Amino acid sequence: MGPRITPTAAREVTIKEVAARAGVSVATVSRVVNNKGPVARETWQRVIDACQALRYMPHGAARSLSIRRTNTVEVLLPDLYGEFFSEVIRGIDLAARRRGYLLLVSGSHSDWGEMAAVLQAVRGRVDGLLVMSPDLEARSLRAHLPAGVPVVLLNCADDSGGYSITIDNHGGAQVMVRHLFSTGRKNIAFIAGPERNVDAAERLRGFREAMEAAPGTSVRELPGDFSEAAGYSAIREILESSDRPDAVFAANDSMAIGALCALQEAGLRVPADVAVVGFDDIPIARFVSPPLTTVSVSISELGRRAFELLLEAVENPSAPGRIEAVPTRLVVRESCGSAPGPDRNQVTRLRAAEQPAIAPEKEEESS
Amino acid sequence: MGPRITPTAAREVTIKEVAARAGVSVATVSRVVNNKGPVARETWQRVIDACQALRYMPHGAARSLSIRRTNTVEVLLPDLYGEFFSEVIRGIDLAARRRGYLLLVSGSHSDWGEMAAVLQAVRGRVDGLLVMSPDLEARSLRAHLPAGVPVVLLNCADDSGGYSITIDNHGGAQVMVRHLFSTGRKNIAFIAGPERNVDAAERLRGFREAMEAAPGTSVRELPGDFSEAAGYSAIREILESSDRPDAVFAANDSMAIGALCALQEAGLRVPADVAVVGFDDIPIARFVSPPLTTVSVSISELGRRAFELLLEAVENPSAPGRIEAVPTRLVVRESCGSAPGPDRNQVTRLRAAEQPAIAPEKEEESS
DNA sequence: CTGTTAGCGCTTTCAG
DNA sequence: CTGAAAGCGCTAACAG
Repeated sequence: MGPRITPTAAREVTIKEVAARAGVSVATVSRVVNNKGPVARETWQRVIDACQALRYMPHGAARSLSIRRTNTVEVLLPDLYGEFFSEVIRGIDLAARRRGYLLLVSGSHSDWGEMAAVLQAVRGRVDGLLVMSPDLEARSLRAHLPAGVPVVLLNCADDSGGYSITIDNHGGAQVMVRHLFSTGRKNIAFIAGPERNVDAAERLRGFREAMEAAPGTSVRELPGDFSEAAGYSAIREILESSDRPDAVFAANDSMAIGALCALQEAGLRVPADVAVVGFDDIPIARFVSPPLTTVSVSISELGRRAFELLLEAVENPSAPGRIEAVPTRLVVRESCGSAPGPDRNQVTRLRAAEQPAIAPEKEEESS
Repeated sequence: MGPRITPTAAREVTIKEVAARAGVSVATVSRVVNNKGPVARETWQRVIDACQALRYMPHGAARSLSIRRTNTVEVLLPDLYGEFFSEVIRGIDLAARRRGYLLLVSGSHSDWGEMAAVLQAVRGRVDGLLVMSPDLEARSLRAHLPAGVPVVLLNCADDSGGYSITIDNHGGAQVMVRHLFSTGRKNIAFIAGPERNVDAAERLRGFREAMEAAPGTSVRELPGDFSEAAGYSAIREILESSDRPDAVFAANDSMAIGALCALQEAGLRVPADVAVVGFDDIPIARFVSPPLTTVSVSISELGRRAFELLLEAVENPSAPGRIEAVPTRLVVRESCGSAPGPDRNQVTRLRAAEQPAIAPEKEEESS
């Protein structure tokens, strides 16, 4: 019966109750909670006390409705499966947290209908959209996005000049091929990614161009879908044929790891018999054996930059839009034999990849 | 100047405008949009048309405020890094999507303050909380959670009888040890997880108990933190000492993979010289070489069940709460040598792990 | 069947 | 410096 509040008060406390307890109006409570507007020191203290006593927390939806701002962004990914997406989200989360934003995430499962459903559901819930849709068919994607909501596209085949961010897939693939050349490999098999995927297409293009530029080389292309299983089966197929490549370039690390697995299962030595290289530099790449030579993408950085770009778009809705590319970096580890050349740790764009706020990398690549 | 709507209408269209265009009241529009309440066929059609013409989408915050329901749940994880969390989120997302829920995700970075900040921010934004906080110190966690909001705890050292879900870590570890015995290993090194982590503690406990129960065995425990790097350094330490174990049991797969890497780097053969086994069965476990024997946890299933549990709590706020354990399953692959015994694919609890809605597993473990 | 109206919890002029 | 009141966009009685 004392003034003590029951600790498990099921009902949520509103600004009105705080006002009542502090003996002020709701306007004043609002002022101190958001500390804006002038409030007398003494009143201010009374309000603070009331808030604490009541364990008051502002109601998000109500606040959003009123100020027309949610401090939330939607992250729409094709899938939530695996280290790549995990890293992207982590990068976004890091940046968002710093700016006080919340993240609504969902995997669209590359399904057009599900994607539309999510897009439907988020109006009035988010200030902007981060959409990753590497499907080539998605050229018209922007047309289907809700109008008037800032959007940043990640890894999209973008057309219209909105905000958008991509990976330098083409350059990265070329650098990798040249590196393989420099270690003396000439007969290179490429395990491709999904046919309709932009990143995959660009990597393939980079591979082809670099190969064509070199005389006396031999090319082979296998289909794949970015999964470990695909890398695994690609190798099985290669092993059945007569001519064995001296290097395998997988369009992403997951497939490279699947390839590694199949190769070793078949009793082949990597890199002695055949080199294996990947693309992405997912966290686990340095911990497979042999450690994987790959094109490092700084995936979390991709996420971080995408978020910053979105914020720019949110705060500046009339801006023309901007397209950024995050650079890639060749990372030489053991899976491709040692490189005598000078081209390791080569950056493919002007700017060096900034390190993410948190560097998960405990081991340094051999320099 | 025609009746055509400008396609890039920046301003958002409200229910009022739809009502005006359809020549009805907002109430009627609301009725058809949520299709509840009686509406004449003809009116209904007019409203539908108006909605489409205007590309109307209901405003989430306004709706939530009114119906006191957000159809959103918060997922608070210690971190967003790596395949484990990625899988948990995927499992939750799958279930949430099916029920029409949105997911607010954030990584707390095990930081108490950040966690509180997020918890603050979500009132009025979510219907419930999914909190994973494996830190042992978090016993009192529940006390700090916002009152009156349904919560399901994942992998927590739970005390008070709320809703909560855990992994059968203890049982899984015991089964694994017995399996190692059955392949003739006696001298087993255990790479532990973070000291204050519940899962890690339970796995360690299971390991110890199983070891103590067996005569003539030799135990060794190394510290670790669930990262690949930790597994790697644990092995380096082992290699410096004189007696070499014939098996290494890492408290999770990431460390097992790090261990694999260090072992092979040192020229040791797995499993010929030393067996390596892990815990979790993250997707990549079957694609390292040799493929990793591990305790499979069906991580996405953990997420799925957690979500279902939360829904139960949301729809039934006065329920007493319930604690579930998801079973584990021994998965024998090559990293521990072949097992002659009958105990492969052993389920540690009564119920077999139901398969997740989407089975990412392309390859079957040897039976 | 359909319209009016009173909120949902908070912010923000505008007066005092 | 503080309070009253008008919304924010939508839903839900309650009348008609």
